[in-house]
Amino acid sequence: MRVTIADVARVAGVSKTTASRVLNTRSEVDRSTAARVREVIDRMGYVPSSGALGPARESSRTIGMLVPSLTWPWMGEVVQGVVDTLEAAEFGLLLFTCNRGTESVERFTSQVSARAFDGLLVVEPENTLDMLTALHRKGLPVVLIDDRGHHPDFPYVTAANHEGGAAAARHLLSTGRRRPLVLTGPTRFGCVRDRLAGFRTTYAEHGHALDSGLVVESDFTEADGREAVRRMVREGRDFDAVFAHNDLGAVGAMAALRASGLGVPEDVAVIGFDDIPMAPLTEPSLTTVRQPMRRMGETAAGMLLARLAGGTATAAPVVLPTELVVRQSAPAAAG
Amino acid sequence: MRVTIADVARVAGVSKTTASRVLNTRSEVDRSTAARVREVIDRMGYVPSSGALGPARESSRTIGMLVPSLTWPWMGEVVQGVVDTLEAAEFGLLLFTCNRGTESVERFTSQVSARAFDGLLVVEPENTLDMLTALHRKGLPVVLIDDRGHHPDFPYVTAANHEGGAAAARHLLSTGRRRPLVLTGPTRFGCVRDRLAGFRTTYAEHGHALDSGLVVESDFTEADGREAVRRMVREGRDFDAVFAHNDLGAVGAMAALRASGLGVPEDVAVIGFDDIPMAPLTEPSLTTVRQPMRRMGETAAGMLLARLAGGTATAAPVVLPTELVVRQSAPAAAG
DNA sequence: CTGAAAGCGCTTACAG
DNA sequence: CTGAAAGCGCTTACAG
Repeated sequence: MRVTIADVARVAGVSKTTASRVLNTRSEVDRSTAARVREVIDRMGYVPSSGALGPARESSRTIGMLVPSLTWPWMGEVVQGVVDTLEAAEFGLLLFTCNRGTESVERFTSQVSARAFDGLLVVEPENTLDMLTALHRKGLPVVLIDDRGHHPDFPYVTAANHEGGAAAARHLLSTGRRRPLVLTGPTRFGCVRDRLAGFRTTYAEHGHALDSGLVVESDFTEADGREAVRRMVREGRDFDAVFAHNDLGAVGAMAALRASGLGVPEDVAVIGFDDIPMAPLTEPSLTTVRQPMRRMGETAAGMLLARLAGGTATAAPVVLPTELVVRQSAPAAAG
Repeated sequence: MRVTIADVARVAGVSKTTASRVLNTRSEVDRSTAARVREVIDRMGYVPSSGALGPARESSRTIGMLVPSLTWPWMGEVVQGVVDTLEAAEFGLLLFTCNRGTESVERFTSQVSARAFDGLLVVEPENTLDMLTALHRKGLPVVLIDDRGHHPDFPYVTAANHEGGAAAARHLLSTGRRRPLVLTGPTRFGCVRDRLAGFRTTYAEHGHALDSGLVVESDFTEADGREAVRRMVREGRDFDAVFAHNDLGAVGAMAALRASGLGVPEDVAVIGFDDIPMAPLTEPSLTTVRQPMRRMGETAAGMLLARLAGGTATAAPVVLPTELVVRQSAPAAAG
């Protein structure tokens, strides 16, 4: 039989009220009484039953997190950042992926209403915006990570995508690359549009308008990046660099270039975006724009926690800086 | 104000008892009554309060998962497999990493006792065995994934490590490699000892005892694998293949070989273990022994669920088959 | 098929 | 500083 607060009270010779008070470290308990109760608690190995906290409790001390997939190369870092921050604050993490269509979404929604968690962190899966908006309206605190679609209604943390694109452009320009091929991600994503805008603007400012035939949309997979570059080479397109909107796409691009007999970086320099764990391990190692994934997770968790602690409902968005990491696939200008 | 079962009952003109019964789809309710209650539930948007289920409920319909890190290259697959299985069974997943020493472990333990979850899946972090054993004794159902230390007390699911090692050996032998360098993982892990034993036995069976000077322990990181191979080359060791106990180590080995001017696979064939997402993307692509990580997660979750549903307490271990994936770094014998 | 009542483990006014 | 009592939202014998 599980030991309850009634058992503790009985053994310690106090009322449940008093036992409850020392449990919640209320000040109005006599020192020696408190000590005695605490001793009994330790001895009996008593632990409050979270389930039974029931009505009395306001908070589940748990937050939910909804992500499209756990197998994306950078997702582990984000979730690790979230878990670390939450554990330090003594919050648990309930993890969801909505990968089975409408049914998953409904199930997820009911968990929310059931108050299984106090707030929600989300890397937005496709087609969940309506649901998220509804939940948010109902009063569930929500923080978005990597604002994929530009939703001004939600507090969010994201990376400096525009500046990241600009940094990639400056780097390529500084090494004399005038005709970059841009391998974008799906353009419905806000981050993709920002990366492209930063890149395009910077090239334009230097007097080199982007060749629209050299801007191709891809889907963030390695296979599609490879195929797109292979096609461009076969069509005889003239380009001296590739700016891929994610590292996986850049890896695919490098494979296609290698297969076509083109040297990286001699013939074509390649820059990715993300700095996933494999980026430094490719051959040649990949120059890329680093997103601070773990910090994004930590920051988002921190914002949500602050909100739950009574912070303002509409926190300002946080834009974390990106950083150009120069490696072999697009080295710095010689000398 | 949140709508409670009392509200529903009042509006529907029935007792709380009856409302509760239709909620739990008990058979003893009149069809038309049930329909009316259900209509009210829908209209009012009623959802049971999980917290308030309190005493009455036996299960939290949540399981916990404890992992050492979320950023290991194969962890995403395992957790995804777990989440998929759990969501299909309408269970939630509470995720923990014990990465802050004793304090984390204690916090974790108290969550268990508080019945935040009904069972536990674990990829064993270092120094948690005592805690896990204690929890298990207290009646918490536990299933281990990737039995790292050989703990016969727990049900577990693992990959066929011994056979995987043997398969790697057979493949190298079939391509004429007689002097393999073995880059093991930490030998305190059961999986490492099994992989080595399978490899060693197979070589011995073919009349080629492993050179003990060519078996070196590494720590599963890319950097350490690289350094170990670099050192072996510099010392002038003679080997024509590398069998690394994980893919990251194999990637490091390939980098060291390349840096030493040795060709892969011409001079040295390389085989890894795991088949992480980057394995097919390396240059040359990595031949490896595939562990079915996602299926391991699914299987472990399934075992735990079965146990919770009243299955036997001591399920037999499940050993999932590994599969040799032949790519460029150790190609099949010509012809 | 249905409902009044008791109880789950805990907390919180309220009264001393 | 302490305790008896009420109540949180729900379920489950028990009785009709």
